[in-house]
Amino acid sequence: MSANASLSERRCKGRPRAFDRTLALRRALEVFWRRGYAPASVSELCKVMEINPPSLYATFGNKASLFLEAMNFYEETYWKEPARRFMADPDIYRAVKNFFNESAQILLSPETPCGCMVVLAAVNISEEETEIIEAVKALRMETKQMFSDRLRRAINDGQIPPDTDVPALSGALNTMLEGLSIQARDGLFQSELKAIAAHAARMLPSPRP
Amino acid sequence: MSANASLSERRCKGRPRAFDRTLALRRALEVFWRRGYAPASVSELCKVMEINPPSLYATFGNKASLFLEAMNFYEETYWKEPARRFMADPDIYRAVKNFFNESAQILLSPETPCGCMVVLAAVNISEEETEIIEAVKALRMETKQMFSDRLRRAINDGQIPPDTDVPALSGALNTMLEGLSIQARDGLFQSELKAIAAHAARMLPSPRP
DNA sequence: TATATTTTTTAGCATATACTAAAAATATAA
DNA sequence: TTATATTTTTAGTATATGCTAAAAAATATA
Repeated sequence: MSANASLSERRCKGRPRAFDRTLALRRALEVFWRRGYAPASVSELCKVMEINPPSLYATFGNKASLFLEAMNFYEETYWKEPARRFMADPDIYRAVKNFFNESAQILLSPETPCGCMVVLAAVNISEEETEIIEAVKALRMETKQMFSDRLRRAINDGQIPPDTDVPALSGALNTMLEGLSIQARDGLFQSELKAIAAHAARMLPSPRP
Repeated sequence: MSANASLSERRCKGRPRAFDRTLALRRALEVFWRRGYAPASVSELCKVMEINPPSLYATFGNKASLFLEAMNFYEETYWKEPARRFMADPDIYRAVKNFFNESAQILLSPETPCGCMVVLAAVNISEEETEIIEAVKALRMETKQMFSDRLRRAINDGQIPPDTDVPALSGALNTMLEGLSIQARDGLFQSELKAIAAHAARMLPSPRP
């Protein structure tokens, strides 16, 4: 139809794909984000992606692999940069404060005001979907590890006491971050969510004199 | 069969119920708690309750009303007393510390180590189930209100500054509490969960001199 | 033009789900 | 004993879900 070939996909033999793969993935992402994995039916996904089931399965494998690809897309698009800034900021207090403020913004972004996909989309999923369960859990653990790494550096930099309980504190920051997703789902305003998120930094040890 | 008549239900005409209503409700509660509302199929519920679908529907109405009744049972059984103690403790710091410690214990109780039913069971539910969505949300709001009420009393008692941002702080405590459910689902040990939960009290303003 | 290759469209399949009609079973009341 | 009321058992129904076979359509290459 139109010249929508992605750069990395050379035109080849056979009937050309009639839809933009990346755009379709982005639309699938929105459905999974808003509704969660299980309630996002293949039928609804197809409607939103404007393709038929056989195209979905030929292009993305199945519902589960489509979800996994959408989730990676989500991470890259929304969280990569905030996480990079968090690790780059030399001041731990400012880093935490800014990261949680940005997080509140993402969780209640106007297009998709529905919390974090990694936290919420695979809750109450069938126990058989082990691949998805493991994948979202791994991403959550990555975030916790990020907090942990950053706190250890803060200890090395003399910004927080060396006897800080890093596993507990990084776990607590992670708990706040994940809890914010539920608040977002419960319909808080972004101003309220930011005021709450600001309290995360209060769990850090008080600055050394 | 056996004398299992609940005290409040007088024996009447007709074939007597062959199962204990309260026991069946408790078993349904466990299924909803562990698996969530949607993945808990009527078929599985019936198996665990040891009854057939018609008995379930005659006794509890339908899946949704069974869930609502189970959730109220859950609240009464697990959270009523901790909440009462939280409100009764005259010291806000100790109240928060104890409440979050008890919460960690409930969320990872040996029988059902799967977070809070009110927080998790109705995530990713079909949007048509408005009654359930509203009910779980209302219960979450009640907890937040409890935090709010207790903090205002702490202000009146001169335990925390009068300019404390009560909505934000109660929201932050609520966020920690709800976030703990996700940690519980991710398989933390109770010792880890308690160490994390202890950080909630750090968000309170420092005690007045 | 003819052939090979890939995608799209159409029309479904098998399974699981929430729920129920109908009849058999078991109690009380007359 | 007979009639009435309630529950249980059996055997389903209608619908939605994830997924797919088969044929038609659209491109590149020989």
